[in-house]
Amino acid sequence: MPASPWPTPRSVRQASQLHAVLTTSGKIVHPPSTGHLLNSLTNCLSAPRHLGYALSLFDRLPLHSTFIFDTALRACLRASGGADHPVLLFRRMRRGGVRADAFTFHFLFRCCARARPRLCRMLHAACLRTMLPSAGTLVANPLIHMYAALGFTDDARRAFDEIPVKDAVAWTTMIGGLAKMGLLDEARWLLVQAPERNVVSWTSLIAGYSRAGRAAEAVDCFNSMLSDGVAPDEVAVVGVLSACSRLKDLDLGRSLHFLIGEKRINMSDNLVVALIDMYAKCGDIACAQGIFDAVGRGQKPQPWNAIIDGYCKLGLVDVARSLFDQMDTPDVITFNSMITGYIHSGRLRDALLLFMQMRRHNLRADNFTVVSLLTACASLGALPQGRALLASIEQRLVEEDVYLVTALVDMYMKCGRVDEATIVFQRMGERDVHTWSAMIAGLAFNGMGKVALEYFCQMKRDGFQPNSVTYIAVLTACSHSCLLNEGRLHFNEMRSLHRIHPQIEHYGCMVDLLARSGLLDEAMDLVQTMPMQPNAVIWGSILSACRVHKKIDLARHAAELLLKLEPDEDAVYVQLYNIYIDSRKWVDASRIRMLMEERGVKKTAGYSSITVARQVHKFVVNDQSHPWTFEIIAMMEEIAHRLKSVGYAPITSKITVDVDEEEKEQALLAHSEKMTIAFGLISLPPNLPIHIMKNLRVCEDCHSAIKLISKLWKREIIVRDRSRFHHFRDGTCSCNDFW
DNA sequence: CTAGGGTTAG
Repeated sequence: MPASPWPTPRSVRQASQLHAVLTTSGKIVHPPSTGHLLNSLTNCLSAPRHLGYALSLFDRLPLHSTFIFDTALRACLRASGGADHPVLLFRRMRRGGVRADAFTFHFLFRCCARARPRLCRMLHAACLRTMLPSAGTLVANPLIHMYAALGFTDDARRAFDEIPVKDAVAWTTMIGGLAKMGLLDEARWLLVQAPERNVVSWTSLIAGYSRAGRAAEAVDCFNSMLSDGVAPDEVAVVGVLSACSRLKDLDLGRSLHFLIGEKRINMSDNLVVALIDMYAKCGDIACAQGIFDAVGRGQKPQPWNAIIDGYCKLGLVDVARSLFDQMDTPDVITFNSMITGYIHSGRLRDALLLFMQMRRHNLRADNFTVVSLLTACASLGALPQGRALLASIEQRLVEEDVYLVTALVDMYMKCGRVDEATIVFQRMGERDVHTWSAMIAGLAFNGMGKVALEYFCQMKRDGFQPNSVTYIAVLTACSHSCLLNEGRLHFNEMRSLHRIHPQIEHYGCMVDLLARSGLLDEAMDLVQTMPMQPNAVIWGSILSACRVHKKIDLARHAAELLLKLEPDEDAVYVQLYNIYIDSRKWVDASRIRMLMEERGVKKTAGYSSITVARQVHKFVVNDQSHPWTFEIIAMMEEIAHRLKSVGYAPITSKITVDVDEEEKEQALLAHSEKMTIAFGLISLPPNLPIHIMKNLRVCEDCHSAIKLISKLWKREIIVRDRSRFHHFRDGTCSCNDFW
């Protein structure tokens, strides 16, 4: 090609100016000028939005040589505009009889690294048919990359092995592909075999270990690299910093920070982000703030995001918010971090307000936003709002992914919709260990322990390795459904088969299961042999079981320890008080009362709440403050009447106040959960389940009464209290105990 | 003209 008489544009804007000059001077019809324009425009492309312009220039050219096609393909690659245009270009090339060369396939394979597998294989076949020497690194390296990106590591490996003379990039591409797939041992082995170990190979391995949660090995890798004499660069340091923040190793982080100065590594934005993130996650927020103040307050949102997320993770959302308010151009990540921060601090209203504010910044919610909000809906039991979010998936505003669908399963489960959660789960394409765990946990706390265990079996049959979270779900299933033998089996298997060390949560489930089954001695043996100090959950399980199984001495012991851990927890005093009353130890009981008064512990009032038309209604016992009190009382009378007509006798035996039987019945009827359900019955459409929340445990009488209400009114009723999830339907409850 | 990393979610 002859040297162009025109200047070379360095931006899209300059290219379009040259375009205008060419058009007005009539030179646009001159193919070499247009070719020059297309070529230099291609060098300026970095986002899909100008790809159409480049391709329109291509269409204007009368003659399409191999070089021009290759340039158009290069434009597609630079603009990262997907695989559709490249494939069309390739078809036109073949129809026009234009010969493809090595560059053609080089660009095609790179464009198609995220395309459908069938298409990729067809392109590979087309390449083989051209009789080009396809094992040269110019073609083979992108081919390895494409197969590795698809997850077809065997095909990638075959392409790699067929290269007669491999260059450094071939080795690095192969090692990087294996590392990205999580095949870290293979990647490491290849690195050892490679003629040259460069920074790029080491970095992909470091990042691979870090992503796989093997952060210690990532750091080892970094050290091996240094002792191998390979100088770290900015990218390598970013990788090892992220491993460091996972390890929460502040000393290591500081030494890496020092290394950056020592080796004069360029302080890029990414490095600033990684440093701020590392200091924040390692617990030195002051240092993170220092770096941010020194270099992070530029125009770019990334360093702001890192420090804002750091404050959110510490629970200091208001500090995070004040930084947020100082920003000029927050991006989606800023909003997501702030929204998640609010949600984790229970400030759902603030989260929602920010979500609505996103529109004003012309930002669209993405998967992260939707997942966070789904989690909020799950913890609120806000099914209608959760469904509204689902609509955003159906309208293709966000792409379905594993996180999203798992959050959806979790949301349905926490709202008591086991059937809908199951449908979502069955329909989803990709599952991982979190999805299975969410499903098993959901079935467990909806009282379907047996089904949960069936899912656990299927999970293992499908080849998924359960992790410690999965086992918390499995053991919860056993304890909530009193599956003693299964619980023992899985507790043993998690150690022997999967080499997972039980954490306090696992012991908690086992102690609960044994205690509920009346095996309090065995439960206590477990408590004494476990390698950590028992926490309040464990003593709580023991104490509750003592009431049912009438073990006063053990109850006293458990309560004593529990009160050391949580001296202000009124429920403990009440529990022990009730145990003494049950066994007619009046003196001991009154001592507890005195103790509470001495220590100034007040019994927190029980309350229940329900969300109707996006408004939360809260009731305490005998509540008269609601504007609909009149209707509610009428409905409660109706409930009392209907319960009585089917022979229901209120369970008054647990009431220890010295009043007559009728007063006891009256008191029970005025319990907040019954009032809330009465309000739900009159205010919610009949097809909706009644979903209420309670801050304390549901009492025995309410539990039995609600069972009957669900049958008499043919309504699903879901009650979440502080430790159980009760799903009432047609006279039964998913949770057949209430202590 | 090729290869590696990164703040937000279940």
